[in-house]
Amino acid sequence: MISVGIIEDIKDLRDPLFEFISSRDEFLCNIAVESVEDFLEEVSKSDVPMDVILLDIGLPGISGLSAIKLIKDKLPDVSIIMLTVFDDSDKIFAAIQAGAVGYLVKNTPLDQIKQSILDTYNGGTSLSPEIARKVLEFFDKTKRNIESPLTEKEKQIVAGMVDGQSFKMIAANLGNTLDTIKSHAKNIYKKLQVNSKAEVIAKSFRGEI
Amino acid sequence: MISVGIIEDIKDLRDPLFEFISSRDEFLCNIAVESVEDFLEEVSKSDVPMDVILLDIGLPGISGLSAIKLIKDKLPDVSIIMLTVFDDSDKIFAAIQAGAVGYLVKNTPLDQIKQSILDTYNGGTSLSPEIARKVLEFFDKTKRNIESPLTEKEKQIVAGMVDGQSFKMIAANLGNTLDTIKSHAKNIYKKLQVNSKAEVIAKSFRGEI
DNA sequence: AACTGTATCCCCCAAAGGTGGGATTGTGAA
DNA sequence: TTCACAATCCCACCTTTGGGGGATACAGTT
Repeated sequence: MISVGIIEDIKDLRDPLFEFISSRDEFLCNIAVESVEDFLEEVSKSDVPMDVILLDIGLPGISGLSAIKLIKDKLPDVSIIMLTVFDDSDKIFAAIQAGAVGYLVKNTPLDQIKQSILDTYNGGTSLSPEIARKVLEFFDKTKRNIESPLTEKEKQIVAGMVDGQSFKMIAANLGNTLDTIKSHAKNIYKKLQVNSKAEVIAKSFRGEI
Repeated sequence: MISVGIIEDIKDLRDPLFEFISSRDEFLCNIAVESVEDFLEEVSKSDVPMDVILLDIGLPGISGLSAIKLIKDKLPDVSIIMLTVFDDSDKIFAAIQAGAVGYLVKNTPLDQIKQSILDTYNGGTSLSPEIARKVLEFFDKTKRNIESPLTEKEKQIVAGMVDGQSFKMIAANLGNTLDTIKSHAKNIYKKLQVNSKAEVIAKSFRGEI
């Protein structure tokens, strides 16, 4: 019997999933909650077994992405399958890196969801060709030049950010004024479509720059 | 037009493949040889284009496995698909690590081979669930769990930081005031011996938390 | 009972970061 | 030759962070 957990904020998706999984002899759905917070609370107070978790990638509050670490911290042996609305390969790849082992688009037929849970429980995983390729490219050090929209100068500044340096320090290291670095930072944010240093650092570590 | 190369020692497999690929408008089979040695010689003397290579994993002489490095050395941008007789996951995983992006069992229908070449050329890849899982386990940081000095609450706040959220957003998501989050952040910084959000994010991505 | 740590909040202030302009110079492509 | 863009700086304004206090409450340890 495979213990399955569901974390999905939309009731209209969560309930049918719960019904379906509960109705099957091979599955047991111990937990079906709307947030990561609720999930962590549930597993904390009662010592429920947990084999596979279906986790919405785009939850409000603690996002599904950051939840992976939190969950695996508590349940290191659980297999996490992400639920996504669209086939957002960047987010899915980030989830894979964080420790998820698969993903399902939300309108997947119930029968195939069943199969995915079984596959996952039996040590397999199902990835789309694009995601799998991204994962493989991560391995292939020979071809790690993802063409970045950033200029050399901008890359140097990003490197400083990733180092944990303040703009003042970066300016000093590169021999520029603070305003120059701030100006470059503005351009970097625009190019990467973010609006904080923190997001740039995160993107960089995910290999998205 | 996709340039395809074939390296396969068994004539009865190589010739039909060559026929099939040559007969298709979208493909061009420049090279169909029986050994890695022959292949390297061919590409050295003439400057043929090469997009995708079908490479037998169990060749006599230079094995397909060790050939991957040699080929990628000469043609860094080529995509290599391994041809195998059996579904030998250890060998395939080794090939993936060496830089191959996919594999095909030799009795695969020609039509599916066509599709795999197209997928591969378009930046995809097709892996079996077992292989994919093996690859994922290779970089699951959560499995090597470093004991963190942080409390549950603090970890949640770190997760928010890594998500690129401001303290204000984290406070809203966790149902606290801004000051509470700031207070926790101070403690986190003290424990981790850092003094900025940026450093916490970097540490987290390095798996140091 | 005293102590330690966690979680929750409050205040203040200074430093750092983000946003909106604007200016100049140079380079290389249309 | 325009035009775009990179790199350099400047100013002003506002928000966010970081550090320094402190308070209360509750848990578990010694």
